[in-house]
Amino acid sequence: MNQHILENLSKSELLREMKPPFLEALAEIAVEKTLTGDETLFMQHQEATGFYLICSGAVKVYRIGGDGREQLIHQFGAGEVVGEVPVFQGAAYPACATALKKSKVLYFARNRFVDLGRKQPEIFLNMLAILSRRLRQFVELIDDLSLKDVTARLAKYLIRDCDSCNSCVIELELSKSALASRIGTIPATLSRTFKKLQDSGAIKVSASKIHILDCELLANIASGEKLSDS
Amino acid sequence: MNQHILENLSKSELLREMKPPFLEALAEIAVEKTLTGDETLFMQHQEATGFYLICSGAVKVYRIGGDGREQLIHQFGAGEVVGEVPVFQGAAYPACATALKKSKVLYFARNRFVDLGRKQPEIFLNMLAILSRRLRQFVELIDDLSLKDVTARLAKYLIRDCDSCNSCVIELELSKSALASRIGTIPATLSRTFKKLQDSGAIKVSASKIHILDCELLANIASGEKLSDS
DNA sequence: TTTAAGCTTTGACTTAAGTCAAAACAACAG
DNA sequence: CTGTTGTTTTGACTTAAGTCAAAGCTTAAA
Repeated sequence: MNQHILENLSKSELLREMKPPFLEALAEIAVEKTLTGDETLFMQHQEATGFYLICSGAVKVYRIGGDGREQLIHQFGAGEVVGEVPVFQGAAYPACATALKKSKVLYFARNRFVDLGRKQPEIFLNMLAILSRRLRQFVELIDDLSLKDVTARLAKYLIRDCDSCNSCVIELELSKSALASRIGTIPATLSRTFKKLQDSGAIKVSASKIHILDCELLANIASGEKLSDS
Repeated sequence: MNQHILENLSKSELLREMKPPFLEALAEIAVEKTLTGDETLFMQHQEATGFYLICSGAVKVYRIGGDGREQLIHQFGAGEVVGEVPVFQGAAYPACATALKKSKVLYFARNRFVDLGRKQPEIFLNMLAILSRRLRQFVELIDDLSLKDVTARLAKYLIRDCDSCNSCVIELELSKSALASRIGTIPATLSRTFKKLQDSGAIKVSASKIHILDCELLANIASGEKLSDS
């Protein structure tokens, strides 16, 4: 019955990482809504009664200034969550949100969400785990963006979960363009960087499978060692 | 009685944002520990039984590879939290943590923390709010670092708290070199960027006083508008 | 099979911003 | 005032990485 909702949940970058039983519990309280273009999800100053996961379409979040002009803050697309901060905080929405085109969203009512957490605090715990892990990654990425070059960042990404496994194979779970933006660059550059790493002998790329040939070398590159062009 | 612990809690970048009653509840379950240099907080693969807030001192987090060599992941200092991700997740610590010098920490046992959340789910909710807000900010910063140039980042920094105040004066509270690293660049570049903004007519720089001459222009620059060299 | 719609890769070009080193400008102690 | 030390600014040079556009590859649909 909520198979369909479950599917949409697992498209969300954040929620997909939840343990399956909790994901199902969340699916139970989600309500699917279809928005026409220009339909408003919430207005600023209004009490935050629930948050939204965008399944398809796009939503703009904006503030209306004292002078009446609307200042765009951000646009959100499929898989992104909108309005959760004020909901968690029990505050008013700090901005407005309006669909930019026909969109499908899942609505999570604050009271149902809170009830769920009351019954199963592990759900909140699971979400805390996801958010804090993500936060960690971001702090690290911010450091790396200003201190390290693309080559080092890619090497670091590849080495992440492969501890000193010589010649293991990594199956990329992100598309190359998604990976590019994940490590803060663009597809074109990523492609060249893969080739650079391959030329250095550290890895071998076959489509979405990356063979780690020299883990130690890769680790050195990840920590900033420059590679000479031979 | 736990006044002292409370004080330490509010030194934490993250926890200080919690609502006071929840902060007190957290203080109740915290245990203060003093670590000698070289004392180990936890080892990798060990079940995660609790997390730590560092009050003073420093802690290194590192992994021991198959070959026995220790690979430093990160160093943490006062106000930072260590080990919370595996605790929230109910998993094993993915790395080891050892004090680098005499340090004071607050220890939060997993079971006491979970019990607390069971009794008062609002605490978890409050933490969720903090984490997701922080996540938002970081996403923004990451975007800015990869999409915006130094000029836009500086403009954004200057405009930060001055909403539509025409011709106001900002007194820089950071030294120029500190400001440079804050916005992810180096002093030399910052200096040239200040001049660029000044030439555009948006600001006027006199030592550490920045006069905002054209707030709207500055806002446009902050949101990415390129300025022509005249 | 052909067509179309997405990704990914390549090539040629541009540029923002980093490096390094020297000069200018403080600020302050002797 | 003069020398010392630290920060900020300039100049000349280099380079990593972005832009734009075209060409290859996949995958799935017609």
